[in-house]
Amino acid sequence: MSEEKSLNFIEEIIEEDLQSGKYTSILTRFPPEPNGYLHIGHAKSICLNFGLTQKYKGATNLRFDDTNPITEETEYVDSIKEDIHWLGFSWSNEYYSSDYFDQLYSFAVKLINKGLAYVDDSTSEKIAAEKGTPTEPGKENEFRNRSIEENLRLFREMKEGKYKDGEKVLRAKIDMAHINMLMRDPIMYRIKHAHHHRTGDKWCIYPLYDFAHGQSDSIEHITHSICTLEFVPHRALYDWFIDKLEIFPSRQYEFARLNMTYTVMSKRKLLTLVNEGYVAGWDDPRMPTISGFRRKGYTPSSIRTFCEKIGVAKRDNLIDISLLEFCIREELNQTANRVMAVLNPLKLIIDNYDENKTEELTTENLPNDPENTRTITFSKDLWIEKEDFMETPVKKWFRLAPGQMVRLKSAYIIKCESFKKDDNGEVTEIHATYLPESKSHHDTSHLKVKGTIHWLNARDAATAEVRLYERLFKVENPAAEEGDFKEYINPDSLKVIKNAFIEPHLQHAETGAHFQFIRNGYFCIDKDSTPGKLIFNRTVTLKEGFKAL
RNA sequence: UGUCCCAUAGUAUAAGGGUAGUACAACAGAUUUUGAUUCUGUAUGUCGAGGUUCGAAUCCUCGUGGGACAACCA
Repeated sequence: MSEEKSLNFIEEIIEEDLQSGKYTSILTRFPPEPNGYLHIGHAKSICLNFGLTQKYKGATNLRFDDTNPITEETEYVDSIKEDIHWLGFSWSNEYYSSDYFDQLYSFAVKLINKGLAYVDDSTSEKIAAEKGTPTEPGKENEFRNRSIEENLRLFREMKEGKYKDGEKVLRAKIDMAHINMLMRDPIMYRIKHAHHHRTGDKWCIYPLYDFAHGQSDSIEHITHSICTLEFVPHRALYDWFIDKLEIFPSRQYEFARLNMTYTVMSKRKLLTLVNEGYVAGWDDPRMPTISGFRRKGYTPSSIRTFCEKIGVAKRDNLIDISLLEFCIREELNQTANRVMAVLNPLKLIIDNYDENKTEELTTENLPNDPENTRTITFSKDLWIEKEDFMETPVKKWFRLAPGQMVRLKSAYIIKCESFKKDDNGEVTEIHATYLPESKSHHDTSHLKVKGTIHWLNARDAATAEVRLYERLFKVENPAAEEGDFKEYINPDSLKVIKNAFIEPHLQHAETGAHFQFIRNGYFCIDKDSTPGKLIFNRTVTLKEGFKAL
């Protein structure tokens, strides 16, 4: 309690409600529509809704907003539940808006009886035309003043399947001239002869969002119904239905959704990326989906930390993806075992090392824990990274170059004596000599070298496929660019290295395990791995402090 | 053109009438058997104009800028 942490505006509202005695505990809900996979923006909402009821006394329901049978599927329901659990949250109740279809139907009848709803036979085009524009009022039509009895009969017949899709709708009778277009007799029910993933063929009329969401909140006695800014204009309607129905007064509060640089967040666009094959699926590590980040190697806590750091407010935002990257690096730096992997191999031969000798060396798994070690092997034939040799070094080059010395991590200091090139001028082989007295932990050479590079014993290194991911888009904010967002997709967002070299013991590591490939970044084992073929995904690069070019 | 929402370093987010702070990013230096980590430091900000006040990022007015709203989507 000593540390005063500032509250976001929703926490302030909740503390007021608790202090005033309006509520003694709070109830929130996370209300996804099961028509796609959850993304990092949903993670923000999940952390907010569940975080609030962890912080204050309360509970959070998971409610699937499944009022549109056309787009919703069970596959999505399952993935959503998995993602929420993975993030580390548990819901008190699992509900579906479709659980309330009977009750919603009787709510509608109640409004008809109060003279506050009517059946409209108009086409959708006519209804749209009569709605007016933001600056011009709408027009009332001939169906608006049907008798209560007729409305009751017609609505019942709609439910009974007497009419075809689009033939009739049920509308709230509010005010066709209202300044808020959503209040111009909004549609409550439409006819859809479609199979619903939960209610099957029981219904052929389905409520729209505005006549389902607030009512569902109210039925569950949600105290704080938190949603994103685009629903601000809906709040008037939300309150109107609650008022006229005389039901529990849930209240809606709106915050700004998350946007992140170099990606898109709209479900429609993410679906396009999946359907048109720009990525391999919803859980492709390039996707900003929760399952994508999971597969890429992000941890639940890193995502929660991120959501904590970005804050909650009402202004539109575009969060720098480097903040997310910071969160995962910060965690993995503490927890991921260091190993050596050579992604772009170059042969290194130690000319003065015994041809028949294989030496065992000790190296640490975590830099801050010198006791925690493993054994690696060293021989005359090694692999190093192509990038660690430069024939004509640039200024401040600390790595290998003709005549230059470096330390091989946890092994010896070596000096580059010569190198070979092929016909294309590609360097193919480096020859070096080592200093026996410079062995790590037993160094009596008193030599100081600027650079340390990683390496692998070519005689026992294993191979693996390594997938390097870059940002999915070339521009910071694809959604704000002109034209089709697909034009801004980064064509080099995935680079596959088929035959990288890794330490042999990694072959026994488990799917999902996290490692730092020293000087290369953080990697995890992809689920596509098979016993004979390991696949690593790059979670994130290391922070790059030196740019050679 | 109407209504609503919003405006603080590059990006986010605090300060709720009394010292403009924090994080990420950037840059510089130190340390380093990862050019990582760690440490130290630097630069950059209250959209504008009026008003209220001893005092305004904060309250008021008017501008300006950005966003949302005319789906039988959510």
